[in-house]
Amino acid sequence: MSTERRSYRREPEERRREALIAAAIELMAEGGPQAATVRAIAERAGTTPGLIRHYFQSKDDLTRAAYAAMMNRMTAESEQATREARDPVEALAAFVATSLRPPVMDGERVRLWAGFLHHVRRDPAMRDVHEATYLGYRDRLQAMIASLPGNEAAEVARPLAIACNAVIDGLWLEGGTLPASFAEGEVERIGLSAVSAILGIALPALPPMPARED
Amino acid sequence: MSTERRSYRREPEERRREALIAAAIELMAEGGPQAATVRAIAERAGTTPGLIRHYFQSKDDLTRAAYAAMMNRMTAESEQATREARDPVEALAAFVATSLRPPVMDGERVRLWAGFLHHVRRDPAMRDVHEATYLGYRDRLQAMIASLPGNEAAEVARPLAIACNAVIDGLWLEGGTLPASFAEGEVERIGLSAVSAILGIALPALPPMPARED
DNA sequence: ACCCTCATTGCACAATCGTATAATTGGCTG
DNA sequence: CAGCCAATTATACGATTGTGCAATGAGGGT
Repeated sequence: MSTERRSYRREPEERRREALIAAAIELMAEGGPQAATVRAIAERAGTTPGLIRHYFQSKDDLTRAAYAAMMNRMTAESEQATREARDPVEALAAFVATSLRPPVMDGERVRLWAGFLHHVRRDPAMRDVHEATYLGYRDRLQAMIASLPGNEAAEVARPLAIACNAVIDGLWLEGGTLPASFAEGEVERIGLSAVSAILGIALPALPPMPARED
Repeated sequence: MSTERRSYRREPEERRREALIAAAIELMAEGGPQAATVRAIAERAGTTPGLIRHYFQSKDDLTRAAYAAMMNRMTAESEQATREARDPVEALAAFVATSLRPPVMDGERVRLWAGFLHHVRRDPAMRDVHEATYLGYRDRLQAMIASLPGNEAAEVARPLAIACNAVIDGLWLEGGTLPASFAEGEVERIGLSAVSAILGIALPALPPMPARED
């Protein structure tokens, strides 16, 4: 007579936490902060709302964890891009190119990042993650630039790194939110030539690239 | 015995609409989309929630109007910046400089803009406003660039305009969200030199600038 | 000076939010 | 195989959300 309880599997804590975090990120990317409700997150993760409070002290706590996970993933992806390169110029080109093509340059990612902005402002822990991630990006960019002849001094490398980072971020933003306004590979090409102009060096053309016939 | 009704003034329709739109923008800038509830908006505008539905068919309708108002204001501000300039190089410098200092470069503005991103995705009308505004910015930038010697062809001016626009947007984003990471006037200086490098021309130093002692 | 109209208020409503907590049941332990 | 503990479900609760609608009074037209 009474509705029967749904069956379930016990999962290790880490796996559950990751599943809930992944669900929260997905929903936030698709529909913004308002779409990432505890019920929607639980359903997406294949569980029930109550479980969220078992693994996270509050929804804000889950939001914090989701933000940190997103930032860590983005950092890891861009690090991997430069890992295969041998000389700094090649690393620079790979860094720029991978930042300006999918899956990094993507509308859902831009909106996901944007959706966190107001949380970041309020939560000190999230603000620290934000600042550390941005400065981490910039410092790695600055290190690559400083290894080029004539740019050794920090007073020279710093503004160049800020400028190059801005080019990447700006193109990432526009290419992600308005993909129809650019031709295939155009954003990436413009990014490479802009960085070349700012640094006064020649950058090798895009290393790999999925094919596409015209 | 019963609580007495609050007194009120009748206002012309346009003034009421503007007041409600301004209140919605303020709240959205301060606390994100979740802070801009109908009750909070009404209170900020000095009225009551019911009145919102008298001037706007729904809250989404008010959100649409607020987005259009914000974009129009930003467009108008940047247009005014280039109006005083005589030659195109000076106009370009003014365009870059005003975009990278207050009140345009401001954390609340960046967060306000970011807060609209998910609404823009869903609402076709807002998407059109977004695209038209971005392309408007870019086209005016491209027109200024095309008036420089050697950049007359659109195939040359277009990628340069996209790159310069990206520099401005990226610096606007970073300078707005992490103001403590930059020295006074640094963002503006970097923007001008980056655009100079991309276009291969010399840009005049920042026209005016509020003083500040070290 | 009165009246009529509509801008404005006040309130009620269903839906949905995050949260708290009791009831169950999966799965390791002895 | 029995039993216990904690991972998980289910349900309830108060607060808040956008919205619908009737009552009201401000202020211009006559």
